[in-house]
Amino acid sequence: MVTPLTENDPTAQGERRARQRTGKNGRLALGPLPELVGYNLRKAQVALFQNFQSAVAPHDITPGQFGVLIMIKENEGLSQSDLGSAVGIDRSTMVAVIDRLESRGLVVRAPSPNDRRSYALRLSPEGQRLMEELIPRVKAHDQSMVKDLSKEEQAQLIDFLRRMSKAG
Amino acid sequence: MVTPLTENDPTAQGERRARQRTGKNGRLALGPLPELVGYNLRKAQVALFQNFQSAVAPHDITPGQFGVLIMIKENEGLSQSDLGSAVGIDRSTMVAVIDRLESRGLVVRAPSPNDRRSYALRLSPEGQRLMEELIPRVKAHDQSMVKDLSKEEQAQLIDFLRRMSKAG
DNA sequence: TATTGTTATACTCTATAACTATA
DNA sequence: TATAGTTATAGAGTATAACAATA
Repeated sequence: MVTPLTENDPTAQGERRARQRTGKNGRLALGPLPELVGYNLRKAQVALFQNFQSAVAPHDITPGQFGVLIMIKENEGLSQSDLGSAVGIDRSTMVAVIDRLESRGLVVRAPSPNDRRSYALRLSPEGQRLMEELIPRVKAHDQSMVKDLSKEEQAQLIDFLRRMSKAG
Repeated sequence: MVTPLTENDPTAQGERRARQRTGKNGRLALGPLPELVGYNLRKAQVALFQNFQSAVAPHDITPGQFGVLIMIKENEGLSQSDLGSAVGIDRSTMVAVIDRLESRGLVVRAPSPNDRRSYALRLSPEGQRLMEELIPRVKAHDQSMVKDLSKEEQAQLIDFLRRMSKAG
């Protein structure tokens, strides 16, 4: 990804342009954005996403895929539709998501014992091994994102975020 | 209603899972996800995104487009490349973003006075009118997302998120 | 009739590589 | 040589509508 919002432009041209607009520090004006919770939420998530990628390298797993794998691990035998409802995506979208994980050998589409329309999803042995390696790494990554916050502040942050989700 | 998947699973694991899921609504087990900052961040952002959409309806503007429009408004005459760097997307991606906003009559690609390779972006009169209507709405929407937090907690939340972005 | 997985289709967001005009 | 905008291309993610098999 490209440089984020408040990065300096080190070129002479960039400095000239920036000076014309901001008069001083070579950054673009952001208007009301920095005061918005949504803007800061977005920036934190971009930072988290990038850090996640390097934390789970070289496994090429996204946070979304990790969530899907966790749900399958924790709810072995669930159907694609139920999984989709749980993670908030349509069942038609889930098809390609599982296609990818299955073609990588991480997830198995087993026949459902009581409903011949649906699959019983489960992790393959390789998927299980991967998750055993990934879960501690993801936890460590998550901690590293809030390493500058005290334990109390970390708990507060999660509490605030949960209250936001409810308020939505 | 879906049949509980672990209904006849005799193992301790299965029973634990079933108990976690067998509330009134059949919720699935989430494993370590609820303790992760990243998971709660993601959920808060999904809630915010949906609320944003209804807050700016019927204008069909996304948070990302709003950010681009703010940057153009606050830094009139900037180029597509500088804008891309500012919001963190590649200049090739920015082409279609501006195409859309231009075709909707919100943004103008004016010739740059000192560099014939680049455009000087600015809001059209219609874009200016839209932003005058949108900015108060977006601020109100943003406030509504944290309405259950005290002013002090809101300030703490933004502070925590900023410290996370730096830590990335 | 309703649901599950699927396909067809479409749109957004994202990137890299290569092209052109210009610097 | 380097940069700005563009195009071609690719892939992920998202959705709706319709279909066959099954409930």
